[in-house]
Parts: sequence; structure tokens; C-alpha cells
Amino acid sequence: MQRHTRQGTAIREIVQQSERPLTASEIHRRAIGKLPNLGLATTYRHLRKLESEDRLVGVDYPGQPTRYEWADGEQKIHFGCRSCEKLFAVEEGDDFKEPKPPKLPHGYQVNGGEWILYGTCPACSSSQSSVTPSNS
Amino acid sequence: MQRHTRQGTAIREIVQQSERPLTASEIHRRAIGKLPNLGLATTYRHLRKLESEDRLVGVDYPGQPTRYEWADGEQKIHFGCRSCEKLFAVEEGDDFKEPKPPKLPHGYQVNGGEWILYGTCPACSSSQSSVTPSNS
DNA sequence: GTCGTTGCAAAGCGTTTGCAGCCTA
DNA sequence: TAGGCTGCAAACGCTTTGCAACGAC
Repeated sequence: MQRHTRQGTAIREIVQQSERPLTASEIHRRAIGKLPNLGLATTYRHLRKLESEDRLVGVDYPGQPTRYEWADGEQKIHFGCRSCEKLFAVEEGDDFKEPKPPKLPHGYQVNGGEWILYGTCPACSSSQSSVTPSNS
Repeated sequence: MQRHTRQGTAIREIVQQSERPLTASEIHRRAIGKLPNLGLATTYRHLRKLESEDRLVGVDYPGQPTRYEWADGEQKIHFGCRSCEKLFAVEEGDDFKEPKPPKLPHGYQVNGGEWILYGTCPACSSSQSSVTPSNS
């Protein structure tokens, strides 16, 4: 059975309302604003559950902790900024077309994929010098 | 100054000669065949140095340790098998075309990217039932 | 002989798990 | 009231770092 708790609601809302994918500890830090005693383990437990229900997807930026974003059914391309280290989700329609999966050698059955691009985000490329990595 | 050591040579050769991307501990295990006292930390130090020199690239399969492969200048697409958990590098020309980077919203400067596909590899899809994950 | 490199052990970091108490349904 | 959920602390796996000994040049 599935129970409703304030903790689960808070974590879900934070991910749903976030403007970009967040790490578990970023989510935890934001949730603590509402629920000061919330444990980090509880945050992980909810993220794992939501992910297993396909309501959430984890995005891996190499060398950094997993970021989580709400799964709204739309495939996204992710962009990692090498200056401020933030990860952005770029939605289709903004200004690009999604690639089609390539045809692989015989025997490989594809049922998913992820594309991550690296570079400099608008904020960091406008301010020439690199921005000190910060999370929020 | 850069010194020539047996450890560095062994690690470099193992990655160069591998048929697929390997984790640090797989590389270490293979290297121990030649140099029984080789430390895992030394393996990591060499991998990091080779990566910083762009002679090696790290590939991240979500939820698993980083795999390393030799950077032969050719862009590759990676394929992660969800059954045996191995990671394969598929080279262009085998049977697919590489996608072009999409046009992103104004301000995003792209200088790299990675594409990982998930599914079932030939070995696992021929043997219907899933294969117990094993490393070598 | 110099100083980059090594092996070992310990520390660091993100994530998971064990457990007793709590609280939702 | 039953049993899923919580917070805490300990454990875990991968990776990095401190340090004294080693060995390439």
C-alpha cells in the first residue's frame, strides 16, 4: 500500500517545480526549508521510488552526482555547463530537433538512450570569466 | 617531467588493447596479471592523467563506475546492455550514422557531447534469459 | 642525487541499509 | 491497530589523498 506523507509530497513538488535537474542533496536542502527534520535517506528513498515508477528520471553528468528531473513524457536533451557545472534540460521545440536512434550492428536491441552535450551556458558565456560553481 | 614506468605502460596497454571500455577495477585486475603488486590508487592516478591529456575518455553508464576507453579521435556511440551490464563502444561505419549536434537556444555554446543507448546486447538477446552480470 | 612515482592505508563522497519509533489509512 | 514511512547512524562502493619508500633519469 502507498501512504501519503508530507515528506513525499514535499520532495515530489520540489522536483516537479524545479527549473532544472537537481541532485539529491540539492533536493534535500530545498525540502528542509519546509520540513527541517527531513532526512537525506528519506529523500533518496523517495527519489528511488519515483524513479522506479517512471515518474522521475535520473540524469548522469559524468563525474558528478545524479540529477533528477520530472518525467513529463517528453524526451529531453541535457546540457552540462563546464563552467558553473549546472545541468540544463533543453526541451524540444526551443530550437532543435531530436535525433533518431542510429541503426546499430545486428543483435543490438535499443529501448532507450540519453544524449548529453557539454559546453558553456548562457549565463557563463556572457560573463567571460568562469563562474564559481554554486548549487541552490 | 614525465617518467617511464612499468605500471604506466601496463595500464596504457590494457586500455588500448581492450575490446570494450573497462572500469578502473577491471583495468587494475588485468594489470595485476603482469604486476602483482600494482596498487589500485596507481591505476586511478594513471587513468586520471591519461584522461587529462585527452588520450583516454571516461564513459559513464548511470549507476555504475566510470568506464575508460582509448581516445582514438573517433567519436563513438556507447551502448549499455541492461542484462549483462556491459558497456560497448559502437564505431561509426559499422552500420550507423552519427547525429549532428542540435541547434540549441541562444547562448548555449556546445563543444562536446555523449550519446548512450540502452538495451540488450547480441549475446544477451540470443540467450533469452538474462545473463548474470560478470566482469572480466 | 633529485624528484616523479609507487603502494598502502585512511579519508572523502554519494548512496544504501538496519532499526526502533512514528504516523497514515 | 497494522504496517508503511521516518530519522538517525552505520555501512557500502568508488575514488582520492597523505606519506614514506622506491626508482627513473
